[in-house]
Amino acid sequence: MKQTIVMVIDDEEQMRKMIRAFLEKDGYTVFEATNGSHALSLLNKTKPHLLIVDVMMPFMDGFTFAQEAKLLSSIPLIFLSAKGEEWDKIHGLKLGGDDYIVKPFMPGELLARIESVLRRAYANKEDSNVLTIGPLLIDYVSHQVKLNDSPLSLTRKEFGLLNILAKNSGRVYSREQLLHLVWGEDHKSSERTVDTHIKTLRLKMGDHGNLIETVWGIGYKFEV
Amino acid sequence: MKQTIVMVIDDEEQMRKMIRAFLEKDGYTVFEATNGSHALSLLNKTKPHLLIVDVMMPFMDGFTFAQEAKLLSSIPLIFLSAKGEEWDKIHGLKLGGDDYIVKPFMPGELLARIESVLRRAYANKEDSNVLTIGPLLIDYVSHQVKLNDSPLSLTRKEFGLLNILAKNSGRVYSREQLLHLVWGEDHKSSERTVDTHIKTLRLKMGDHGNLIETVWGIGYKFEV
DNA sequence: AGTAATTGTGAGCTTATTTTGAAAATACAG
DNA sequence: CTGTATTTTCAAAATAAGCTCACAATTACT
Repeated sequence: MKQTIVMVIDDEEQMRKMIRAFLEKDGYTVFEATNGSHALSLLNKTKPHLLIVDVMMPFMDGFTFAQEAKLLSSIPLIFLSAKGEEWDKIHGLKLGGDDYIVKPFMPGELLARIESVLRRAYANKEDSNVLTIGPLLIDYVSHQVKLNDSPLSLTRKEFGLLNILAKNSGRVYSREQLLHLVWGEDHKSSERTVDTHIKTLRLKMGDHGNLIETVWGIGYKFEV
Repeated sequence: MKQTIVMVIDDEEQMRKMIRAFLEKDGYTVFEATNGSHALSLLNKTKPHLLIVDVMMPFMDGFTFAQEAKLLSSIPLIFLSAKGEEWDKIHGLKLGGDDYIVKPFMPGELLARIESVLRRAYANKEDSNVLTIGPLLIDYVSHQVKLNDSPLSLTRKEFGLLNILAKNSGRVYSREQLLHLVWGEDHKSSERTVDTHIKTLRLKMGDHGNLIETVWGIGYKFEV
């Protein structure tokens, strides 16, 4: 996830600020709302990926807000409450809350639950097994490589080689290192073999073959 | 969901019995396992919709089990633990647990969390009795497969193989993984066996046999 | 138990990939 | 510019992986 947007809805300023601090330290973008109706009106503008809602709020309580919000969107939602009573937990989860945190909580718990909820909610949309770098896209799950959306058909060694180089783009690897990493500890192949695979890789990458650069006297590197 | 199956994995008999009692009263079907490896071997046979796993167990702890289980399936999982420490929570949620309950808990909380997790996990899936992908239709209830509306008569292993591949279309599986998933943990068959079944599958699928692709050096995948 | 259907195996065959070595091309240093 | 070191290229040879098939073993059905 590039830039995850979280909306915090709580009437207590101190709590909002605290959560904002935790989240921003971890790279999230945070919007605040002081009450439910304010939050509802912001939904469309800010398009958050996650809502964190205090249960106890004046005017519109967290549960009512959750009901409304679920009608408008399918944004995942975490309840926040000082009341640890069981009834609230059940009520919250049944209304479509995706998780429930009892105040006071530790920063780590908040972050872990946020991650967990986001992972679940965006599980199918998010390609967590994909590496994109420049025009290149490497999908480990389907074992496919795409260059500007057109698929490249690579053999195993080619795939491994490109993978190492692209994953650590900018870093130079000697042929020996590449043999070690792609072929294995006990490789017995000559360094010429690497050259040949680099050649076919460049060939298959066509115009973009120059993404793999030769570092004279040292080895190869991937550079965007 | 017709009949929801829950597998409870805990070494303490008392805890298992208690959870079983709660759940059965609410209409769930419950299987028990006393340890992680036992549970893993039961997964294929019992096909639970949800796993409830104690973190502290002899031989294979809950986290290790969760890791293994997530490789084999996407069954949602709730951790159960007496240890309320933050580290455990984070660890559990990061390993793909869908929720976390601290013992002792109240029956109502357990049920609410179970419902919540199940609702999330099976929210987007349709009736979940039928899988359609490309020209293929797999009906789990009648154990029937149709290709462009004309029925395919598949044997059990063929069905299992096609099912895994189609359900996770795009994903490459090694022969070993397929043996593991379709034949079971304790398979003793050679990898050639997979080849043979793939062959007959392709044969039966006629023109669409190429839906199952060979990924050279890796295994097979289903690709539309 | 007897029969049919399904599943498993291994060996030969086919095909794709990998390796190699030597010649040609290129880069660098002085 | 020249000589040397390094890289690139190529096609043939070696290797590895996949496919097929006939038949053996197992399982399911009556």
